[in-house]
Parts: sequence; structure tokens; C-alpha cells
Amino acid sequence: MKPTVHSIAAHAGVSLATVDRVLNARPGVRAATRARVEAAVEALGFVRDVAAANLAKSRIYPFTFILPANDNSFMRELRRQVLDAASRAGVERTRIDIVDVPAFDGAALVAALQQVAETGPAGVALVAVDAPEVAEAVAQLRQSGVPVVTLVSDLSSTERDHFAGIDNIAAGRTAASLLGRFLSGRSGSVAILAGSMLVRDHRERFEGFCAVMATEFPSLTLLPVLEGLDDPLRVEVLLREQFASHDILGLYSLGAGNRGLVRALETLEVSKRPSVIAHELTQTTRAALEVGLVDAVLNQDAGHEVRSTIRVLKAKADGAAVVAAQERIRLDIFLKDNLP
Amino acid sequence: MKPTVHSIAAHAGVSLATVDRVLNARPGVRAATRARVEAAVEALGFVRDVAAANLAKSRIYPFTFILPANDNSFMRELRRQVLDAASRAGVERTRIDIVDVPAFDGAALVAALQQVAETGPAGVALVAVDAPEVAEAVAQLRQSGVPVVTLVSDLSSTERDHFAGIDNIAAGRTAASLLGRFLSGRSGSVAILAGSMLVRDHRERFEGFCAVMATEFPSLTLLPVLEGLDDPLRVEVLLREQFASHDILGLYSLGAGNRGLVRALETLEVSKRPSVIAHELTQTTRAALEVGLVDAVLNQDAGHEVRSTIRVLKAKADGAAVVAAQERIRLDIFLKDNLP
DNA sequence: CTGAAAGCGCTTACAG
DNA sequence: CTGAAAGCGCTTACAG
Repeated sequence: MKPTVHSIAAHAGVSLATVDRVLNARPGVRAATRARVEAAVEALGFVRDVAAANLAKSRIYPFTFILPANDNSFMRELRRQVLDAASRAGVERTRIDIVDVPAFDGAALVAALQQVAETGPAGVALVAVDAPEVAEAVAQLRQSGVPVVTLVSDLSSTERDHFAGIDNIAAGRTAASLLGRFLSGRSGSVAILAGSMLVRDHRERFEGFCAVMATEFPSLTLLPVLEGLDDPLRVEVLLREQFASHDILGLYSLGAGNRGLVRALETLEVSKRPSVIAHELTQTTRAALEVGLVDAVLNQDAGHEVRSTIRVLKAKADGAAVVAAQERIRLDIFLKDNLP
Repeated sequence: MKPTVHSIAAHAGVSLATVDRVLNARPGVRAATRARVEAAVEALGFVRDVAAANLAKSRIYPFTFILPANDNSFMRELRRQVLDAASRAGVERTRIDIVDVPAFDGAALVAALQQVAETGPAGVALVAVDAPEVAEAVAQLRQSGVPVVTLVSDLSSTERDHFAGIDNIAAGRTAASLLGRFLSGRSGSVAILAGSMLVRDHRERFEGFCAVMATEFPSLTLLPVLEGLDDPLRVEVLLREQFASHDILGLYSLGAGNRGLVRALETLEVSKRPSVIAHELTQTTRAALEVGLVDAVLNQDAGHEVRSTIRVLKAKADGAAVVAAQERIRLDIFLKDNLP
């Protein structure tokens, strides 16, 4: 028989209430009594049944997701996944609230964090803007005992409990490695299209991409980064200008706004189309893969990120262990041959 | 307030015991009474708290994994992951037993299935051998109400509740697509190394690979498949023979025994080494990726497969829904740049 | 500082 | 065919 609070109480010669006080580190237990209970826990190898505890507490975990009001496919998908999780909230004893903030706005994020703190959440997830004031607000939240998970885009500091997102440096390196091999041995120019160099995930992809290109594919020349601000129209204009002035062998689109990318590619004669690697599997990039306008799509699974965030927040709230491998967010690589 | 069995009992004017009988479809309830309870469930939108039910039942789910006693790295890893899950079994209310069977042996698998059925499991997972008698044994198990999940290698028939494994045709297609692009435009021979064409996953990878090669890379010629039986020694001998008689541009290793592959590759001068795609990230393939002997490794995450199997078996045992996207096993593509 | 009793939402004998 | 009561493993007022 697995030991229960009853076994512990009997073994330590105390009541259930006292066992509970010790197990939950509540005050008002004499040191000697506490020691007896702890000894019993140790001796019997007691491990508490979280489900039973939650039932007794009628516990539900109020979690808040702070999401940027960014209107691109990926963020819409992320939001959809959070709503999806919210719809399962009943079964999972969670309540999931979404708070919207303007994108790329550290001050707004800080304000949101402070406001959310008031509501006494059991955990908070946010798409971080990598700024010191945000790190500070997160640190305060954590000091008040609220676990915090960064989602998709991380903070530089270690001031969060967990990051649910991909390794963006590895993503950039992988893009370079694939593109370099697709262009094997050829010499020429490679275009790079980013959203904004102010966001950490874009910066990291860029960094990884350049590092591998420089060391492994010296015959390829990187053109200056185009900042498309994830805006399809702007992306299209920038690319068409670049296509007009350079022969492009390869292109790495490391941000969003890929509708503009596709439109620009379509203006090129087939023989002049570059090898292209883009990020995030959306309707647009999927269609582009299928017709061969894009060669590979690097993806992060928003559903996995959201479910993982919830599991981690729950575990942290309970002081329980996390299955690390389960929470690692993979870099998915899609060719037209392995689309889901 | 969420409705509970008490709300239902009150609404229907019956006792808790009767509510329970109806909810669990137990006999001994008059049709009219049953209807009243069902109406109450419907009216109040009741959904039962599985955790509370399991607590009341002191339920643990006895699951059995039937694993081939195949001594290769992947199967060892799969077994390790099952043991890992077994070590968390207490917390998850499961008990996990492993039954060993000889590899590639349908008759032994049938015998194991029948023997496991005797023990009254709440669910069974097996690495399937794709034979009619196995399908039949699985069908019988399911008819007795035991959910069955195939793991890694599937049955042709639909006689199982779920398959926890990758799409092997897509894997083969992806290998061809990558290899074809890595060799862009060049003409020459491509070698294919399989374990055994008797196993469904290897056959499917081969099929997908050939299909894409034929339609998209006609300048590459496929050499006849080498069957290495997942045995490193045999693999090495076969490959060295082939290297002696042909110039090889590319190589797809779709089975195991990759220690032999690496040894054979090492005998070639650097300039003569082919582009290589292999399966399953193991110590051997990881090291080969890192030194550049292998260009890409296609992988299935054994940990994910095992955890997914357990979630699905639990859900099936409870008649609950599965989060489909969560249970999809991805084809991981590893270059040396995105190793975990 | 400590304990007895009731309760979380469900199930299980047992009695009728 | 139906119900009252006890119990699963834990927590929570309340009383002392």
C-alpha cells in the first residue's frame, strides 16, 4: 500500500491536521512535532496525491496569458491555441485568462504584468519584450510567488521559471546549413528578410544564420538585412527593389509578413527564383511550399508551446518536477514532403 | 458552480448511487429513471471529474507494453523511456509492465497478446509485426474492451485504437527530397541501405524515397537495396562491397546498424564520401553528424511516443477525448546545427 | 500548538 | 430496481 496522510499521522503520532500543516509548510507546529512528521514522511516514502489535494481544495489554477495584439498568422494561431486550452480548462482544473498588450511595447507589458499581479494568478505566461524593465516586473511577480513562463520570445536574464519556445540561434544556423547545401558550391548573393532587429528571436536567428554562412559557405555573400516589420506590403516592396538590383541565389525570411514574400517571388521568372527558407507554417507558407516557391519552412508548434506552458506553470505552482524532454520545444523543419 | 453528481441527483430526484449507475452505464436502472438522469446531465451540462472518480475507485491503470527484444540503440531507448514512464507511474495512477518478445516474430507476438489479455490490462501497446494473425489477436483484445495502441510500427488494418509513430512514407519522401537537393543537378548513383523489407516501416520509407527520387531527381540512379538486417557487421561488409564497385553520390540508411555505416564511410577518401541521410538520433548518428560523415538524421522521439501512448490509452480507457495535435508524432530532422 | 469532524466529487458494498 | 452510508486521500474551518 502506498503511504497516505493517515499512515504518516499514525507513524508520527499526530493528527491529520498537523500532518497537513507540515506537508504544506504552514506555520504553527512545534519544531519537534514537525521533525517527527518529516521523519515519518521520509521513513514511509510518502508522496502526496496532488489530485486528491486539489479535490479537497476545490483548487483551480488561474493562469494568465499576456499576448501581443500582433495581427500575424502565427500570433493568431498562438491565441487560438490558448483559447483551445481554455476550452479544456474545466477538465484540467485551470482557468485561463488572456490579456492583450500592444506588440513590441515594453512599457505596456510592464503595466500589464503589474495589473495581472493584482488578480492573484497561479501563474503567468508572456511573450516577452527583451527589456530590463520587463525583466524587473517579471522578477517582482516571481518574488510574490507567482511562476512565470516566457512564451515564443525569451528574456535575456534568467528571471523567469521557464521558456517555452525554440532555440532561435539553432534555427538560424539550421536555415543557413540547409540553404548552403541547397546551393552547394555555387557563388552569389543571399538576401535576408527580418521583421525587426529589436526582437530577440529575430536577432538570434540572424546571428545563427550569419555564423554558419560565414564559416561554412564563404562563396555566398550576405546582402544587408531588410527589415520588413512583419508587414506584407512593406516586405513586398523591399524585396522587389532588391530583386531588381541583385541576382539572388538564396533568401532567408526569418520573420513574418510572408504574404509579401510570396508576391515578390511570383514576379520573378522561374529560372531566377532563389532557394527560400521561411519561418512558421501558415496557410501562406504551406501553399508556397507546395508550389515550390519556398523550399523549407522552419516552424515552432504553437499548440505544443501553449500546452507545455500550462503543464510547467502547474508543476511550478505545485512545486512538482517537470519532464524536461517533454517540454523541449522542437524546431520543426517542413519540406513539401513532410507536411502534417 | 460546476454541476456535480449531487446536482444531478437532486435535479432527477434520485440518489447518488443511481446517478452513478447511469453515468457508468451499469445495469439495474429502470429505463424511465435512466432517462430522468440523462435529462438532468444534459440540462445541467454535467461533465464528470475523472480525478475524483479515480480517487474514489482507487483506480490505477495497468498498462502493458509488448516490446521486441531487439538489441539496437533505438529499441533500447524506447525501452528506457517506458521504464522512465513506469518510474512516474505512482504519480500518474498507472502501473506499467513490459513483456518481451523476439523481434520480427508474428507468432510470438500473438502468443504474448493472448497471455497479456489474461492479466486484464487497462490497455496494451505493442510494436506491431504487420501480419494477419497479429491483426486478429489485436482485434480480439479490443473486442474484450481493451484499448490497443501500436507503437513505432503499425498494422495495415485499422484494427487498433491509435498508432504512436511517424508517417514513414513521408519520412522516405523527405529523405529523398533532402538528398536530391544536397546533390542538386549532379548525376550518379544513390545507395539504399535497409534493415529488412519485411518490416512495414522500412518498406514505407523505401517506397516514399523511391517515389520522390523517380519523379523529382531523374538524374540520380538508385542502386538495389542492401538489406543489412540492422546488423552493423553485415552493414559494413555490404557497403564496402558496394563502395568498391560503384561511385556513390548519396546514401539513404533507412534502418539501424549505423555503426557499420559509419565504419564503412570512414574507409572512403574524404573526396569520395557521399551525402548521407540516416534514421534515429543515437550516439552513433549524433557523432557522425557532428564530424560531417552524415548530413541529416531523421528521427522519431521515443519519449514522446511512449508518453503519447500512455495518454491515449488512458483516454481510451476512460472513453475520453484525445488532443489529436498533441499525439501526432513528428518527423524530427536533425542537422548538426539543431541537435538537442 | 494541536486535533476531531466535515467536506471535495465520485464510487462501492450493503440493505431493502 | 433503488438508496443511505462509508470511503478514496487530502484540506479546512473550528474548537480547545
